[in-house]
Amino acid sequence: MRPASIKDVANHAGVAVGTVSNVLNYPERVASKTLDRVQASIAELGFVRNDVARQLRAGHSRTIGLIVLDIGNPFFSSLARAAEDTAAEGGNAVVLGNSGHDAQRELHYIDLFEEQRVQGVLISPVAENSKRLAALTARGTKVVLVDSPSSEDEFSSVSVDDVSGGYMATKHLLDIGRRRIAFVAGPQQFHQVTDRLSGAMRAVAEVPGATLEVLQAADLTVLAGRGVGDSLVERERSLLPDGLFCANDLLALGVMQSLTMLHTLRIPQDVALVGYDDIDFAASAVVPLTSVRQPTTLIGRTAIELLTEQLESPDAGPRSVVFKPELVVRASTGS
Amino acid sequence: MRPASIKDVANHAGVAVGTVSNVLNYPERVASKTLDRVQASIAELGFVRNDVARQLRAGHSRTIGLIVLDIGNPFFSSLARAAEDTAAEGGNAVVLGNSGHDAQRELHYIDLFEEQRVQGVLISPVAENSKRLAALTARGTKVVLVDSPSSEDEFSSVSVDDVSGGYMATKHLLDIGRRRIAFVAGPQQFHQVTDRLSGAMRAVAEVPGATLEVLQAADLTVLAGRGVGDSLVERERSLLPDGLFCANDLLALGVMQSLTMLHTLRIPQDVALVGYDDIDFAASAVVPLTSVRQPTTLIGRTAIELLTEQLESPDAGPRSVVFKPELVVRASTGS
DNA sequence: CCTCATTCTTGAAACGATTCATTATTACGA
DNA sequence: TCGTAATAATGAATCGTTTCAAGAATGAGG
Repeated sequence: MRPASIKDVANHAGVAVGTVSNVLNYPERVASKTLDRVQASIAELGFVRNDVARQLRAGHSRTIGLIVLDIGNPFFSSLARAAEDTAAEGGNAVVLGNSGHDAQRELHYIDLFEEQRVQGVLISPVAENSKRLAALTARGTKVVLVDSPSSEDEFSSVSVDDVSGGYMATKHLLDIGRRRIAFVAGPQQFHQVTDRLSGAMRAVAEVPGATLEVLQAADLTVLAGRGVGDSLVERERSLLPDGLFCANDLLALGVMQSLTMLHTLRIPQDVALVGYDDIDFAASAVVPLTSVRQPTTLIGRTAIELLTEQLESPDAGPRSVVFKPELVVRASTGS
Repeated sequence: MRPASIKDVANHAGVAVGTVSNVLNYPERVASKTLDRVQASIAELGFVRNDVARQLRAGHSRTIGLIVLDIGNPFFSSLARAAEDTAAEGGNAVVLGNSGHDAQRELHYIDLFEEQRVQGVLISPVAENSKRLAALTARGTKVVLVDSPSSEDEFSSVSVDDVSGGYMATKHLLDIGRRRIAFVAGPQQFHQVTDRLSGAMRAVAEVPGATLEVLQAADLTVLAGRGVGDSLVERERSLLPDGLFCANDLLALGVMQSLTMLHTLRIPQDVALVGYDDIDFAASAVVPLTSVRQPTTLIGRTAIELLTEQLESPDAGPRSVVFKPELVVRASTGS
């Protein structure tokens, strides 16, 4: 059966549709006797306001789109939760899209969100696709880049200084005496990967005699990390790095899984290990993992706030917030 | 600037609105010359179809609501991803709501989704709130319970046999010779907790001399698990359980974190540990965790399929799918 | 009982798309 | 050239709200 409309309620209560609308939106304008009667009708008919029609009339929705690279990564699920909580405070809902690092799917979600006329889009972009995003903003949908700086300050953005994070992680390895450093990289098109790498390079350059090797992982996942670990175990001992910095915690946990499973290399004695993100599970790993912590909750909250800011004062230019990461030392670097 | 509407396109191309609509929906009905002209106008004006208006006319949306208990829990994020992927195959989008085990927030999302006229709602309910959900279905919004059986077969549901999972986990502890079993429970109102407990009780009852103690955790999180672990460490040795079954992996990892941090109790020698869910991180824990695996991807996919089923044949009754869990043995029970 | 001010209520217009009965155009054979 | 059939294009009606100018009802004061 078709759900009850405002018209049905009006008929049932013997008033005009405008009155029912007032009951819903401006109850103080309605005489209390009428109010009661209309509310009784609403209850009796089980009327639920059709938000689609409301949105059409209002010209905008109460939803915000969020596109993340990998919702299975605790970094993003934590971020998503924070964004959702913050949005809920303002009466908005968050629609989640998972691009899975796939530019095609990312585009698909951007299209979808634009058709749905979301208030704005928070996006952790696969690769900077400014043209599509610029078109979005040009048509009135606000955009905030998350975990990704805006190259030309074209959009508002919330990010963490990955270069400095990479520097901190590598400096720490050097500080505890490691000299043969290896960086476990994910695909090079991820700026998170290249930024962290360039931080690592800077740290290594400061210490004479230190070397940096780059190991390529196919992906930023536990599984890909295990692959890298397996290949390390097969190496001749003298060719092994003694300090390993992984582009994220999932990779680090994978590497750790592989090294400890085969019991040939000890962490941190043979290889010291540093991850990135400090996900909850880093602390309870086989060997508790030293990691670079990112303020996920703060990132999510700030992203929504920047969006709200843009909605409230559309003329203000884009604003970028950059957080500093923080090194958390644990047993994997021999605390 | 107001985004271009179908009317603007029609004016620009010198055709009627109906023709533009045909270009969008039935291009084969339009003469190729007109088609080109309209498409050129669409491109030039940057027209993007307003899905809100389309939905209003169509009477239904292309979105599905998903309400989970805790998106930070990998069990749910994995489930969400599977649901999203499956929905995308059918051209639908998933809107995510995180209730955080809060009945109030759950209700809020149900209301929101009903107002948005989602096609259906997948929900992992905080506590069975059948009345509200029944009202939903009565008004045409389909409901599928996820990770929760429907008590009266009132709704379609996808669940995993938690009683049998609890039995398997506990039986395994008994099989390796443990007799003083403890179950680390979360809040008792979660049926997942009570079902797993009753499975544990059944297993213990089968073995003469075995005992079962219930330890209460405040929450199903790593942090709460750590609290339980801390209190265990303080106990007199003779009063300690030798087999610990935790209501989920997060709790188990928390307990593990606490026990191994203080180095007073060894896993599995002093205490064997079993978790539940087999999240990705269970395998890479301090001591790789024995756990009961749930087929998250399958659950998510099936939930969407059950929903689709209901949408396509509205008269068919609700259908319930129950999956069997699977024990994955690792070092925490001394493989 | 009338007037005027105040408080409520009304109902048509608008939001932007889709639908479909109607009308216009084209193509073709006679 | 005309008639007919097939193909295209039209535009009003519709979906369920909100808005707002205008009208109706009420109440106070004289």
